[in-house]
Amino acid sequence: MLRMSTLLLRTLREDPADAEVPSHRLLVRAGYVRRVAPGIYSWLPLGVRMLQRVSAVVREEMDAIGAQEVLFPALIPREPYEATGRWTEYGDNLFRLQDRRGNHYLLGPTHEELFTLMVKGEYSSYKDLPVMLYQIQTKYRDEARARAGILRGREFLMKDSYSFDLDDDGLQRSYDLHREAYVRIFTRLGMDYRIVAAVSGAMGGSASEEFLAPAPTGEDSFVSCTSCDYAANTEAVQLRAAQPADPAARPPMQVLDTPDTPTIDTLVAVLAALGHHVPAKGTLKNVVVLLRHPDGRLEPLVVGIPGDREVDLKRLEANVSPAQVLPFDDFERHPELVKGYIGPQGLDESKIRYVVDPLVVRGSAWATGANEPGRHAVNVVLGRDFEPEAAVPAAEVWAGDPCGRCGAPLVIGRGIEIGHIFQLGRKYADALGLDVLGPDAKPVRVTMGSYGIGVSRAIAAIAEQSHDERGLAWPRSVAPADVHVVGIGKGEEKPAAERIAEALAGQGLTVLLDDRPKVSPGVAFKDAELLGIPTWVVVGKSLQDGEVEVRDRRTSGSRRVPLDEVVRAVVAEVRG
RNA sequence: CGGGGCGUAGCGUAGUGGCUAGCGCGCCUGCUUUGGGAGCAGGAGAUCGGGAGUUCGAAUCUCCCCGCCCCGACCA
Repeated sequence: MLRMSTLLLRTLREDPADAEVPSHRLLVRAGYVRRVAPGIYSWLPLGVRMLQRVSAVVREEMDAIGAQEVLFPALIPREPYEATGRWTEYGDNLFRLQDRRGNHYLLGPTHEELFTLMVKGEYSSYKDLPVMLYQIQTKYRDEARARAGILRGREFLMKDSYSFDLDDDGLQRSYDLHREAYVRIFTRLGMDYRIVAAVSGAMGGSASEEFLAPAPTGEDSFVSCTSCDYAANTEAVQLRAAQPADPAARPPMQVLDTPDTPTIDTLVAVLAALGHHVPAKGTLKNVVVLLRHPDGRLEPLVVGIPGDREVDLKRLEANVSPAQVLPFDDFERHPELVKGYIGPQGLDESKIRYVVDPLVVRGSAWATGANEPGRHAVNVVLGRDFEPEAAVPAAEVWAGDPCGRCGAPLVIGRGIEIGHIFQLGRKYADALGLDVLGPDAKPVRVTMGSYGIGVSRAIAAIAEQSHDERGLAWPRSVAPADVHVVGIGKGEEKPAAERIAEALAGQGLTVLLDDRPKVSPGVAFKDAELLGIPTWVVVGKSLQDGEVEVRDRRTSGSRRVPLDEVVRAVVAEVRG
């Protein structure tokens, strides 16, 4: 039983000034967490109970698919991360430190390396596989901008697991097991969530899906189809593109004088005046960005997209990963890039790389820059007048764009990434030499999957989805207590509340009892609503009729129950 | 990295050169009150983010630093 008279809990009447999003505001106000430093939070007793309850659900479901729990240090020497290249690849997001002897360490952002090395160290036979390992552990990422309280912190609690298999079929089985376990976990946590296709990254190239909790405060945007069940992170969306055409069937390319047309709008107007009625979406906009490769090398990249769209930098970056995308403004050092008049034709003769968004298809004709100031070209045809190096999704995605699978309009929503499952393949096994001996006594390179759930973030995501203007309203499976008992009055009410609380605790329920002396009814009610325990029992003036009230936090419904039936009624409700 | 806003008690805030830095919440003591953030009385709690400067006098003006919050990062 949790007694509010002694519980380390102080609720705030007013919103903290630095909190913007609902989960941050309410978790602080209701006394679940306190900020220690940017992106770093302490958890008070009620918050800790929630971490434990969410962790317990995760553990049960991970154990149920045969995964084994281990625990690695958060403080890790540099060498394994050096071996996989992530010491540099992770960039500034890695917390690095040195010991007194000057040796380099990091605080683990994820633990692929150590899991791989553990399997390598302990196992050496195909008979040992498959194996799935997981841990629930504090992770560290030096976020450029920690924000939104618990949603994006620099320290957070995460379940990460890894599967080790002999072949692709085995990996697929491990992946599917995790996917099913995640479905059970998020369902049990009472969350609204979507499974969306994610970007697999440049090198892995295998399957990856994210579990997103729809919420207006989410940082990820995703599309879902209004007709079929396709859903994808915006970064990973495949749109239905136009049919390729025969490049030779187009009218010849023509270069026109188009002075003072630095933007798409001005270009469309000037072309119309010249008799070429090209809509904005028929122009080809060529955006220059700067790629920073993991080895630090910088390289300009030109991306062609339809002129009515903007470049979605996050989407582009996800599709050129592990390179980073930076703004490009060094036109002086690249005279071949004529600012405002860049065209793809002839660009391939310079050493500058050119790619297009998949919306730009073979045989399509475009109005675009002519690579000289004040001039544009029309009927510039892909496959005849220029040849991009690759198609890289980079254009922003719009609501109503056609689904890549069925062509129906897509809708766009925002969500919080609460889980990610990923077929890693052999990247880490290659880097760290993870082999087992096969039945033929020859070494077999192991293939891996990695799977994450943000435990602390899940609590914030649930708060985003489960609150109202009065406070939090937790699902039963994660609430810090099963029932909140309040006694109102100066007669028999409080002793009666105490007895009911004892009886409920005796039935195995976790009871939060408001036994604070001298709290007014208003305070007790406001706090109960703020804290968000799903069921509460009010022992008040109806006690003289031998009844108490049982209330539901979510529906605000209330019913009177005879004193001698309270325990049974509440137990039924909680277990129901 | 760029732009904007901000830093005064545990929380929310007032105070633009002049008396002992004010108020609300919370906290402590006493009395009253007990179905929707109670009332009265008395109290504790602040190096005004830090440093330097200007001034007879600085929370207030100047400079530097630190920190926080929000937005942005490409327009070809």
